[in-house]
Amino acid sequence: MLKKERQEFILHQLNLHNKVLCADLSHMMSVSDDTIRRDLQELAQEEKLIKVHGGALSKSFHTAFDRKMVYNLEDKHIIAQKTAALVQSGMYILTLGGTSILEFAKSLDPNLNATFFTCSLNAAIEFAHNPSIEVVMIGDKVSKDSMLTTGASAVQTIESIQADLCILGINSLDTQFGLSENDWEVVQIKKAMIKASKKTICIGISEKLNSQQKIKVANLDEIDILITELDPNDPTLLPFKHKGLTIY
Amino acid sequence: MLKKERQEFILHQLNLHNKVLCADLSHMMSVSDDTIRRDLQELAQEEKLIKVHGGALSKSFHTAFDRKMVYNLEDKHIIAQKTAALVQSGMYILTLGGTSILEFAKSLDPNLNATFFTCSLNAAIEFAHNPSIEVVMIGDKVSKDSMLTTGASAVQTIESIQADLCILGINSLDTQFGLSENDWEVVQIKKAMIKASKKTICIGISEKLNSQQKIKVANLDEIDILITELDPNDPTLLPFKHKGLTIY
DNA sequence: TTCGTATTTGCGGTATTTTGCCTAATTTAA
DNA sequence: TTAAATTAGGCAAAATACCGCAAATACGAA
Repeated sequence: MLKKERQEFILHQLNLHNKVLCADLSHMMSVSDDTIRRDLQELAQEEKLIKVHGGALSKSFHTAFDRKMVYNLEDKHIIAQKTAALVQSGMYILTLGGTSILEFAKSLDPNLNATFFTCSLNAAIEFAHNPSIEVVMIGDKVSKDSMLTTGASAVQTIESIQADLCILGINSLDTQFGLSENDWEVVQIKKAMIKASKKTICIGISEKLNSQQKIKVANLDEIDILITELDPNDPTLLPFKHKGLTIY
Repeated sequence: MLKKERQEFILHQLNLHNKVLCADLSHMMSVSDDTIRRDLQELAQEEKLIKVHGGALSKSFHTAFDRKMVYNLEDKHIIAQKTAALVQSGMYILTLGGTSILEFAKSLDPNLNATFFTCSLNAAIEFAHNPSIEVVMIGDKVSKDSMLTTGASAVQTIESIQADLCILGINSLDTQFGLSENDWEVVQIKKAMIKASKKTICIGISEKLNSQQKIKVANLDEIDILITELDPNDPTLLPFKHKGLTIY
């Protein structure tokens, strides 16, 4: 059997079953594991598949996501970097979705051994791209506006977790009214997450500061750290610093 | 034997077998390897075939990969249509991921009032695009290979549901071994889903029929309906029909 | 036919590719 | 943690490809 034939066969199997194992392929085609491994390596370099320990995965699930236009991508990148620096190995972290969070997920060290619990479908997918991160999706009814799972069951699940960190995207943050949000279901989730974590971090671009929405999620004193794209000494952030928040 | 004759013969062999080996040809026509190699080189320059180390491949064979992808997409569209026709308003449906399922999700009537329970992050997002469908994400640890939530908690959640329908993508289906799969965790989920549903539908392209994988998910008698891109009367499906499956 | 020219073919020697095996290092699972 | 599986890198054998050359062959014109 010619090398190219073998490689075509591998790709075909991959399309059929989404996942192939070295051992299976070598057995099917009566060649050594080494040969298969070299084939997979080549195909991976040509970006025809994704090589993983023991075999390979179809690319379809892992690249099908067209990255949408994100506004303020530069700013969100800065935020992501600052936030990523606070995450340590072994941590249990509660989080939701939002573009800042997704950007943060992409910025994480590929060797970070942390466990992320999330209600956001998109965040779960993004975190799962990191090979060493463990992702737990918190289940419940999917809220279509936000692509979050919300409801009593999700809240209950969150209550059963003792996390080190809770990282929330800011919708609106105000020195007086605190963290607020418009969707009642989402508010319940965020409240539960804050309660279940030792520390709460709010991240978001500074535009979202000093604005209010209908429903309060938390008072300022329930939030420990605030991360924006601004320099920590920027005057915009001074009121929040005075209220006791740590600024990064 | 003339050069032209030889080259005709080579192309003929290529049409018959989709591949030729240098060594075989030189032996068959009693000429040196070099001569054959030069022939193949010429024919490759005329784009009549694809030269590879050790021989050559038919051009149609090589392009078959791209074409197959398109064909498969069409096939999956057919499958999606047939499957969508079986879903009725008010139903509770358990399902997972896979490309056929995603295609099915896109084909659903925007006015369909059904509730989908799923362990697949991608499927949840796809179903959620439909305005009138209610989506429940079943939570647990995210398995990165398949982008599915798997584990005891997910199984437990599924057990607490009484669904009308369970729609599973076929990984491998065989008249003897039944429905099989390679990932142990995913098998547990599928088993639970089948048990929790009144009816089980398996969907997938016919290529996946008559193949086996490592772990059995279900015997054929646990499956009610089989949907492929083929006509229900296609002889390929006859053995399954005889085993009592309803074919669409 | 016969000759001269162009093409084709086979061969020897040398690269290059492919493959399997080996060992050490890494990763995974229990 | 240990034990098993998987991987990486080096190596050697076999097969295949490439190069140049000389002999053989085909072909057209005289």
